[in-house]
Amino acid sequence: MIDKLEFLLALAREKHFGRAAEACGVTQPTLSAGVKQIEEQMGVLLVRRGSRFQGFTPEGERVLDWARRIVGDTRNMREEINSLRLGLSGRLRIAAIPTALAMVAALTTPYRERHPNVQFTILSRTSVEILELLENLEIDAGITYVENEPLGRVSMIPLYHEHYRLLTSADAPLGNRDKVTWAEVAQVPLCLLTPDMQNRRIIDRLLKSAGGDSRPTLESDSMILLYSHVRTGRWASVMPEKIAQTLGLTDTIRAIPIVEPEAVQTIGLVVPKREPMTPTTTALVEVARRVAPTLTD
Amino acid sequence: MIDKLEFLLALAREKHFGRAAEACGVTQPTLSAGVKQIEEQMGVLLVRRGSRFQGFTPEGERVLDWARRIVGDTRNMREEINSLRLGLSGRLRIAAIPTALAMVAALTTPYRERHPNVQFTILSRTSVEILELLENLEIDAGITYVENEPLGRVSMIPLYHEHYRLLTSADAPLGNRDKVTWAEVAQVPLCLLTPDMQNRRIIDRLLKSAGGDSRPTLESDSMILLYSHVRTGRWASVMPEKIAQTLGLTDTIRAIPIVEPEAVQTIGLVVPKREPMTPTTTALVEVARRVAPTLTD
DNA sequence: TGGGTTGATAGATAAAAGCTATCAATGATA
DNA sequence: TATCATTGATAGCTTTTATCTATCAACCCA
Repeated sequence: MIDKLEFLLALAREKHFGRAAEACGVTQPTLSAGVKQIEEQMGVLLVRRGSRFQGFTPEGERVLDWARRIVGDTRNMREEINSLRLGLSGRLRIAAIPTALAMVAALTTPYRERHPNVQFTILSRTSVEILELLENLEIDAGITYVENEPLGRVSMIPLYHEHYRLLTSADAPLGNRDKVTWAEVAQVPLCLLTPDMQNRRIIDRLLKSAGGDSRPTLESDSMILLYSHVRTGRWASVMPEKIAQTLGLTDTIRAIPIVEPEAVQTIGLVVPKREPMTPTTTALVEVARRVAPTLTD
Repeated sequence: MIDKLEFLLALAREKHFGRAAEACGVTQPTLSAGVKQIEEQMGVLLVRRGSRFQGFTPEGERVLDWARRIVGDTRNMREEINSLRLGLSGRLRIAAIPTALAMVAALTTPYRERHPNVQFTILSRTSVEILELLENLEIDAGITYVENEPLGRVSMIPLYHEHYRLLTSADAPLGNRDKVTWAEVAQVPLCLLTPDMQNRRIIDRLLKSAGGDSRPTLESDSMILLYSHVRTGRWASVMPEKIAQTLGLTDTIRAIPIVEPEAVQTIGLVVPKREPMTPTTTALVEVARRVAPTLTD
């Protein structure tokens, strides 16, 4: 029964019988039969079909909601019992927005000191994707903007604030300044994240409200790529302070505070709101609460 | 998998492999194999055995806790989907303390007007048993004293207050009074509920604090039996006002308020604290909230 | 020590779940 | 409009799992 519910979850993720089957490690007919069996047990069609997957019926959506809960609880049970036997172990799956990637180590390092047998998988995702992954039980926790409304299904632990800096060569225009305004930044050709990233949308908004418009010369979904361009001395970017520090500032590359307005975004840990949480997630929340005061400025 | 978890729940209820198997509608070897299979999947012994059932290991207790949640959610899912198809239907299982039995009709009657396809099973149980039945998913709701600490796992909706009355023949001693004290009641031979009932323990406490002691001439777990004795005119009893009214007062039988102190107990509806509740339970809570103001005095 | 109780084990059988191969329906493309 | 690719359903077969009956070993109590 629980396996069949997992079929349903995979189908919701993949929106495709064949790929969902592959994700579950079974063949397509097996998955089809499993879905049909749940439908028979419930006495209602759950999936709208028509020679291809067309989404779920209203009843299907409700079943999906329950399935997420039931499957999630089953996994949590397994993990809790394993932890009782072996101490904290297993794999903690975390997704973070790119600008927060550098801060993840502030959580994983103290975590690992306490619980050396836990392994990590850390993904770089957009804030929207992170919430989806949490919903679909594909990650245990996310690190993202806490202003993204909590949806009621997740708990948020604030971690630190993003302060924006103009990253630029010292001998470029503005390169010798102690601080710059958003209006000034809007005049410079920039390397920024792609528009699907919330960070980019925040910066766009700030540039626009300062009277400029956002036409970055270069877009990427990788902070490394942006930074490597800045390092050439020929490009500039806008980045949160922390990640700029982590990537390292040289004599020639400066991170200049941007004011008017002094924009701040809060970044936090996001975990599914479900009691009880898995032991590994509980431990992560503990670490987050412990280190958060040391990160805030 | 879920079936196996049901085996475990049955075993926790029955504390006996054979009876648990019977309750699940399978043979004893099947249940034994099912339990063993979960133990293998978890990699831990869950049941302490030794030629007979000896309880659960600590890991077993944790698995039981999860199993209750998972099995409960699965049933709730089924019921919710059924309700979407057929409107509100199914069976609502309620257990009430004996002194509240007469008040159940105040819930079931308006409920049935709105949702005529829901059937009821109503059990008379002690307050302790009601909480156990709720834990074990054997009832959907209870009606009991709300002072019984909520345990965090249940929600309580206050319904009405129990006021105590001396039920006695008009020509018996005290029979002509407008009110009596607990100290006076303590002098009269009484028919009371058995000591496993909280109502009895409450009355015992009141009698004792008034300086009397509680040596009822007759004990029973049935309010009908108590009342039928009072009706003979030769016995007296202490009952909540509402049930006395329901059983009917004749010219010869009076219900006399008992004062010093004027004791009041709050009775309420108790449902599992789990979101979302089943549609039938949700409807019951709605009815309870609606009728409660009309019951309170 | 013997009878009754309890849960485990063995062996047989029935039920299910899964796979491969194939088909029908749909949609896109030339 | 004819052709081809995609997608999910279906059929038939095999393997695996679940369950039953019958029996056994351990234990308890008298």
